[in-house]
Amino acid sequence: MWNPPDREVFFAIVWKITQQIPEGLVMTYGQIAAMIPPPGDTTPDVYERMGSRWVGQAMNNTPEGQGVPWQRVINSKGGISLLAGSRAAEQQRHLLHTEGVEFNEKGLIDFNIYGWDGPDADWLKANDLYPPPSMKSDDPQQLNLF
DNA sequence: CGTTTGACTACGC
DNA sequence: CGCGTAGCCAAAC
Repeated sequence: MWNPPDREVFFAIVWKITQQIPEGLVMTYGQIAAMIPPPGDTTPDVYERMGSRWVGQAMNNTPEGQGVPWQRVINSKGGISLLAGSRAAEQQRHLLHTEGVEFNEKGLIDFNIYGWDGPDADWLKANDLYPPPSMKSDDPQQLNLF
């Protein structure tokens, strides 16, 4: 599959960001990609379209045993991108559930409740990263309880 | 070797 | 709201 320039370096940054995601919250591939400056000679417009897929590759190559909460990275729709019904997809859903992240009736995660808008400004500055765009909806979430 | 295949997303119908 | 497509390339087949 396609890879970003400096594959290993890019992956390491993705994993580092992923480790910042608090338990019980989630970020999207696109958000993480938006935080990382375009690597190598990648132009911003190409990066905007390819970044999220590269983040997906980083997740696919997540090193085990290093505490990278890969399950907290989901797609822009709020769903799991792994093949539906696969062992890995079920594990991701299970891990998120044990963290308290719940799926709505459409099988999607509500960003207004579980979405994380990134690390604080100091951390971003220290790591030369940009703040990610928020995935939270502008209009207030309607409470459908009762 | 030539083909297929992706942990994605924005955009146009 | 659903579906197709571009973007763009290293590996596995």
